[in-house]
Amino acid sequence: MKNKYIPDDTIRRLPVYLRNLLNLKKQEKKIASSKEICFSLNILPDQFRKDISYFGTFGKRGVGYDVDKLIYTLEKIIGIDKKVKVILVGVGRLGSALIRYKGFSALNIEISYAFDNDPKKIGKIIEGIEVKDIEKMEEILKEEKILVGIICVPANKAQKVAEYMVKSGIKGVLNFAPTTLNLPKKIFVSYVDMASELGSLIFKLNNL
Amino acid sequence: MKNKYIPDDTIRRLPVYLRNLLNLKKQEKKIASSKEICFSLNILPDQFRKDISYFGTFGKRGVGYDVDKLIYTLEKIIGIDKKVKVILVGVGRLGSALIRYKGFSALNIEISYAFDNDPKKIGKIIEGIEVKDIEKMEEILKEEKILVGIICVPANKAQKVAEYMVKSGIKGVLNFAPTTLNLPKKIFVSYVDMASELGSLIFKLNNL
DNA sequence: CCTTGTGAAAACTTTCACAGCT
DNA sequence: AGCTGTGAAAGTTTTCACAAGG
Repeated sequence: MKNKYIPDDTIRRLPVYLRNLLNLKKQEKKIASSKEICFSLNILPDQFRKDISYFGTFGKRGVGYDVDKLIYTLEKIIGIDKKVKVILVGVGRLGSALIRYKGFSALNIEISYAFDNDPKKIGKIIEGIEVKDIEKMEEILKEEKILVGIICVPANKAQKVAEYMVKSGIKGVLNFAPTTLNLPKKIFVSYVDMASELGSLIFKLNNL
Repeated sequence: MKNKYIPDDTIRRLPVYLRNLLNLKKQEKKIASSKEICFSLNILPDQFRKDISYFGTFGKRGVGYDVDKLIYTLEKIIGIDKKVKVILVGVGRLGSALIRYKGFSALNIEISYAFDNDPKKIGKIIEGIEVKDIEKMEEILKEEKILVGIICVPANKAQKVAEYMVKSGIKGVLNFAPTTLNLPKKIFVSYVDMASELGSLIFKLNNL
């Protein structure tokens, strides 16, 4: 089950399953079938069972899945069973909004450091985090091992910031800037491309 | 070429190609090959040619593509050759950041109305847009035909807001709330799920 | 000799369907 | 009887490879 090839779409569904399971737990559900886990997610129960089967067998035939156990299992699989610290660069409007975004903490993810190069922003406290000079990144990451960085700078500065992150020890980048990054291929890069998303939606509206 | 089945991933690449072509145009490039169009995008030229071939033939063999013409073609295909107006609901930190987000205007997309139900926010002007009472949505959309809505409210309110949007005439929804929406299937829904994206990235870091 | 456009092959993902356990 | 786990089939997307045109 480990080292087997895992489809990218499977990976992207894991946090979605987890979020729904946390909801089920809040509703005091102890046992849930694949059908219940997928209810309202627009994912077939078969897909969930296939997805989870890449990692082992966690259900009971004829019964379903233990909600608490599956939550723990998914957190463990994703790697968020303990708090995960990340950094953010670019404390503009979007960056500030992300620092305070509750969706991250629900998945045990915390933005621990925020950086900018604008003297007007450096030193400001946002949601309990002091905005630091971007020049200090490498030094800070030498002290504390953090592997993930979020980029919220304008598109024309994103590549340079990304390279500096990699130089500072970052291994995974979530890029909100509307541009493609070119980094060593051992570095994982994900994109949140809000304008393209909206563009695709408009296309579908017009054509499908 | 029309009515042929078009892969979803093709659709999601169209705005990316367009953005790169706009960059090439800014660099005064008149003709570009598929290789140049894909340079630094991490997309193979073959993929671009296949993608664009769903819509017709726009290049010259042995030469390449006329940059201006291809920009116009892509804008036309996506449906953003004229300004597209959209609405946004939920003027919290993320919603406010989106109202001011430059990435949308680069694709000819404009957030024309912003709504909230919080009396403290209603009436505020953000980037030249007055925040309106959400109750006014249906009335406003009766006057002006707008097809796309952006949801930036908390997860537990997203479904209700989405249903109200559909009732008001919205046909496509971009959902930033970390929850799945259940709407009539003629309605197009896209998701920007920032926390899941970060979760998937952390998974890859730990496992691949 | 360069680059496009496109069938065909390869690769990948989802859905099916059913054996197996409770 | 009910639900999981999983090979096999179906469906989809990407990559290949090459004919055709500048």
